[in-house]
Amino acid sequence: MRLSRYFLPTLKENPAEAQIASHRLMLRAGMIRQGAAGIYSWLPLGLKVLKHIERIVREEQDRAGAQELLMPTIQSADLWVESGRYDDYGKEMLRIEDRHGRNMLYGPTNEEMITDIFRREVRSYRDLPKNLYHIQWKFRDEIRPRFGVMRGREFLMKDAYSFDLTAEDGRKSYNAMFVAYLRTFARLGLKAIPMRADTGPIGGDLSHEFIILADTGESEVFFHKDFDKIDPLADDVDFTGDLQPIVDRWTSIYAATEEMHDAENCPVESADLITGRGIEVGHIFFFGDKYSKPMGASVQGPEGESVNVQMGSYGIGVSRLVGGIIEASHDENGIIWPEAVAPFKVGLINLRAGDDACTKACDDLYAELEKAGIEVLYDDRDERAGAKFANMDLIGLPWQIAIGPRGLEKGVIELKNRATGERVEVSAADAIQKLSA
RNA sequence: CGGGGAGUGGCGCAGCCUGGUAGCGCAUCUGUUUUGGGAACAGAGGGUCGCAGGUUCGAAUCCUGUCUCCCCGACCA
Repeated sequence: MRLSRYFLPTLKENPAEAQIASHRLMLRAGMIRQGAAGIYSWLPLGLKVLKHIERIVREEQDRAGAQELLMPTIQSADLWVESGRYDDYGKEMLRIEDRHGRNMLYGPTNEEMITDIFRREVRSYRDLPKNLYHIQWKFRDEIRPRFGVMRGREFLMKDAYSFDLTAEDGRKSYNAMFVAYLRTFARLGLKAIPMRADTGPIGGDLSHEFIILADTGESEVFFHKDFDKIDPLADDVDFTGDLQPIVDRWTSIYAATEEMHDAENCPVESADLITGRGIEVGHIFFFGDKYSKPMGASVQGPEGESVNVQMGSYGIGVSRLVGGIIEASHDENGIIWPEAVAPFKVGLINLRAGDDACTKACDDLYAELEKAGIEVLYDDRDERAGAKFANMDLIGLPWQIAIGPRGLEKGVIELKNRATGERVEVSAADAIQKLSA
């Protein structure tokens, strides 16, 4: 993509309304613009990142055996009356009335709707287990939205729902999501730690929060240093096999949020305890028949008896992750994207747009990079070098290539790593080879 | 919802106390000189001063109401 044609409205100064790093940087890098409190438009650069995260989340859900569907954003109030949550949910739920006076709502979550879909179609235990998910916009009318997309009112969430005949089987479904989450966050370039969680309004007796570490995170977390020793991506996971050992390995290491941590009775020696800050990006629950019972979601068991299915639900804050990743990965100059989610892999800078030889060298390399399937943002604008460098640092592409007359005389271009700041002079061919690896 | 703060060209702000018809920096457009880490000079365009009432000869400025946004607290992917 040529920057001269791209819609990328970057800001040199910090907008007054943004306080935290991710919010400031997302506005400055031209990723989002605010529509109303907690509601944002996603501009091209921001949308690209959102889609990349979505893709990784989807791939890991599919790998773990979940199946994607898509439910609407607007729901009928009827189902919520049935589950008893229409009154319980309170003002956080955005209630709407249609032209016929029917009570509707903008879905804050989808337990009721998925349970309804399930109960209409599934009759036999032979159809179990099932795990259905979608990636859809939600709305929760937060009392106080803040921190940009980290706590917006409208947000993109992946929510999966598992259905099993027995609690024991439900535990297996839970484990599959547990492991899928570990893999997902690791692929996003994040260090995520599962922590036993309060089950909150969704209810149930088994629940974990997945917290990513970021210095600017909103809550304090405590965990054993042994988490550094395990890599979720080290082994290939067989999701059809027994995942309990993997789950046990992770849950046996101490980790607690501020609320759950008791400094007096902490089982970890202080030398081994790491204190950090974190952001919740995922939450999984097993809640048995909490919804299947009141809503009559049952199947016929092997003995011909009617059994309420055992359910779990599993959320990942997809849009929140965009902010979360930035919180975990930025410096004073801007964003530092992990390669897996970067909007472009490399930024190509023409240091002297008015120079024919320089422009030709840039155009050629741009064409070759595109041909090699490498996503490149080519700054072909007639701007000064300094402005281009600053802009590239701000939007945080993992690699930068700078081409100028000075280097061309020597037959070299400059390749810079955004994360380390390391700069090397290489030939154009070497740069392509390095970026293709 | 309780407490605090702010709405003035696209962005960041000054002006308000002490009313006299709006200014600075950045950005934008034109031209010239420049060109390897947010250039210089010259010129230009762009503002219902959040909105609605009121006071006044006259309101960005004073009064009343209202809307919106931000920050702190309780809640959440």
